[in-house]
Amino acid sequence: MKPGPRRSVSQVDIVDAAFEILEQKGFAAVSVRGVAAALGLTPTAIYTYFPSKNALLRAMVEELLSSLDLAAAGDTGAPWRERVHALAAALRARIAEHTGAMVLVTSGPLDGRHALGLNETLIAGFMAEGMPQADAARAAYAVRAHVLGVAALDAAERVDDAETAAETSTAGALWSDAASHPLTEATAHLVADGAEPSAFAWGLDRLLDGLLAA
Amino acid sequence: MKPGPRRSVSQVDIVDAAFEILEQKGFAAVSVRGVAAALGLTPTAIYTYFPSKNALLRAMVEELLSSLDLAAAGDTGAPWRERVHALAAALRARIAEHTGAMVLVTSGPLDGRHALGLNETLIAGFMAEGMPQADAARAAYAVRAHVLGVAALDAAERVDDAETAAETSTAGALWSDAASHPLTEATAHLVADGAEPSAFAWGLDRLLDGLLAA
DNA sequence: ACCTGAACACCGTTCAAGT
DNA sequence: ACCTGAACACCGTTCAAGT
Repeated sequence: MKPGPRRSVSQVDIVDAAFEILEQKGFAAVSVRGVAAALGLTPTAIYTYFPSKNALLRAMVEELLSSLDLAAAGDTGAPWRERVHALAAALRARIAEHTGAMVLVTSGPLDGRHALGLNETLIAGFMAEGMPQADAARAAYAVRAHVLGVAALDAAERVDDAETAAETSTAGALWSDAASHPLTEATAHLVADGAEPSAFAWGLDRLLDGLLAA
Repeated sequence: MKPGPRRSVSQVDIVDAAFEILEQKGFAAVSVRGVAAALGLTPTAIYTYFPSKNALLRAMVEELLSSLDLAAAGDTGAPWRERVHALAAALRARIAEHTGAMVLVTSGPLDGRHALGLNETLIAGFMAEGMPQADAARAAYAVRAHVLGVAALDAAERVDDAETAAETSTAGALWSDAASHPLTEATAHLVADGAEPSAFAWGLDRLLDGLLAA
C-alpha cells in the first residue's frame, strides 16, 4: 500500500471493487474516489489503470458480458431456439444481478470484445438455421434489442419497488391513479418480474416465431 | 427574478430548461445548479418545485412520452400493425432526439401517467385484434421492451460515434480488432441508424408476425 | 514506473434567514 | 409562500512532487 514503483493492484481488482460498490450502494455510488478507497489507494492512482471513469465503466460492462457462455450458444447439440433462450436469460440475469447495471450498459457504447462476440454468435446461429446473412444480422439486432429492452423494464420496475415512499407530495400530479389504466392494472401480475409463464420467455418466443418463419 | 412570494417560473419551465441542457451538453450536464442558473434562480429554489433531482428527471421522461399521439394509435381507421409502427417509431425518435435521453428513461421507473397510457393503448390494441387479455398484456410488454431496447442500441451507437478518440491507449486490450468479428463487421451497415430497410422496422414486423399469429 | 497530496471546478441537498 | 446564501459532504480530473 505504500508508494512504490510496483503495481499494487490490477485492472481486474479495480473492476471487481467497482462491482462490489455497484451491488451494495447502486450506480450513483460508483465513484473513482470510492473505488480507490476500497482498494486502499488514492483516487489519482486509478488514473494509472484507466484513463477516465468512463473507461472503468466500460470495462465493467465487458466484465458483465464476459460471463456469458458463448461457446454453449454456438454448440449445435441443442436446438437453436433453446440456446437463444439460455443466452438471453443469462444476459438478462447478469444485468438484473447488480443494482444499476442497466444504466451502466446504457451509458456507453457496446463495442467491447465480448459485446461483439455476443453479436457474432447470434448472427452465426441464425445463419446456421438457413437465414441469409443480411436477415441473420437483423435478427441478431432484434434479439439484442429485445433482451436489452426487457432488462430496461426490469430495472425500471425495481427502482419503482425501492421507492414507494414520500414522493407523492409535489410530484403527485404527475403520477397515475390506477382507475384510469384498468388493463395495465389488471394484467400487471402477468408481466411482473417473477411471473409464470415468464412474459420475457413468451415474448422472445413470439419474436423467434416471427424471425424463423421469415 | 427578485425574491418574492410569487412563483416566478413553473414546473414546465424547469423541465424545458433541463431538456435544453440535455440536448446541448448531454445527460451528465443536467444538474440542479445548471438548470437553476439557466432560469436565473438559485439551486435551492428548484426544491420548491421538485423534491429531488430524481423527481425532475422523471418529469422529463413524462414530458418525453406526453408527445406520443396515443389517440391516433387507438383510432381503428388504420390497420393495427401500422399504428404500432407509428407509435414505436415516434417513441424511438423521441428518445433519439435528445442526447442522453436513454439514460434518463433507464434511470427511473416508468410509472408516470403517459407511460401507463402507452401500455394501456397497446393492450387495448392487441385485444381488438382478437387476443385474450393475458396475451395482449404480454404482447404489449414485448413491444415496449423491443422499442426500448432499440433505443438503447441507438444510444450506444451514438456514444460510440462521438468518441473515436484518444481512448485506445490503456484500455486498448479491452476493445476489439475487426478481424475477429467478421459477421458483425460485414453486416454493420445493415443495422446502422439510417439503414434501408430499417432493421428496427424489420425486427418489429417479425415480432408482430409472431405475436399476431399466436 | 507508480503513487501521493493539493488543488480546481464542480455536484445534490439541508437549513436558517430574508421579503 | 417563495426565494437567497452559506454550508456540508461529496464529485472527476489535473499536476507537481515524492520514492
